[in-house]
Amino acid sequence: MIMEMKSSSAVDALASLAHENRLAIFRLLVQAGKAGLPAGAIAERLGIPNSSLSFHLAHLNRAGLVGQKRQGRSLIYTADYARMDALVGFLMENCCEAAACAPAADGDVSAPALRKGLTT
Amino acid sequence: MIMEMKSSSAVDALASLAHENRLAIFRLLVQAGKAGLPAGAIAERLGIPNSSLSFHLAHLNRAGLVGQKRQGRSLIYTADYARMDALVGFLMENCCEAAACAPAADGDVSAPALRKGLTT
DNA sequence: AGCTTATTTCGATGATCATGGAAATGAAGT
DNA sequence: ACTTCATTTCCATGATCATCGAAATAAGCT
Repeated sequence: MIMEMKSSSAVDALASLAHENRLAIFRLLVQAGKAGLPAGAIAERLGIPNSSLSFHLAHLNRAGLVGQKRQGRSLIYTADYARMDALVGFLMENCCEAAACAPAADGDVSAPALRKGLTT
Repeated sequence: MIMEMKSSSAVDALASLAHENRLAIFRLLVQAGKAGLPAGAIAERLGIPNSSLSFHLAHLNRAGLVGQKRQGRSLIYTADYARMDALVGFLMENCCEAAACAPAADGDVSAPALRKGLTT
């Protein structure tokens, strides 16, 4: 079962993604998979000063979008996919109760397909 | 085909959703379907003063998440599902290139399913 | 034209957020 | 205990954002 989400925690998650650097960090972690990446590697890959990076990682972590685990002297960060799914599910909750919602062209995979994939 | 998205426009979209009132507005419009809702109905349903609502609707509109059309003397707002899909697709782009990304429990529909549904 | 209703713009105020260097903390290893 | 390396906290500054009443705009109706 997918975790329920309160509106305020969805706002926190969205706010944490609504920043150029944090979005880049999150996407990098999504691509890195469950192995994740140490803070230092992220700083180097994205060219962000350590103190700023730490601030942003803490932000994403507080919002629940990234996890943290220690390995040797490094802190490894990972994207939290379940949380991401919960967020998207929350956004699309009760999609189109009134009518069909796909103004999409044929062949497009749009909101209805998305909802099906996530909430069933 | 799903629209490509630049990082900066994804940030705009996320920032526009990262606010309690705007998130409520967007979700209400998602539920309203393609018929949408006039500004006045939104204000009444959510108890937001007109001037504030107008500010938030403009914000969402600038970010491309809601559309606007006139009908009589009312302005009807609608959620843009395609834009939403593009945003989610952008977040999950190249998900887990390094390894499997589902730490999810059996039965959960997680990121990999999401990606499949969106990008193929 | 004049009236009514729906919605937006203006504007000032208070609040929150991002930055990055320098110093502090934490964990290993010798 | 000491050194080293990785990361975080502190702090002051500048910048951006949210609020909502009142006035302005825009559209339709008679």
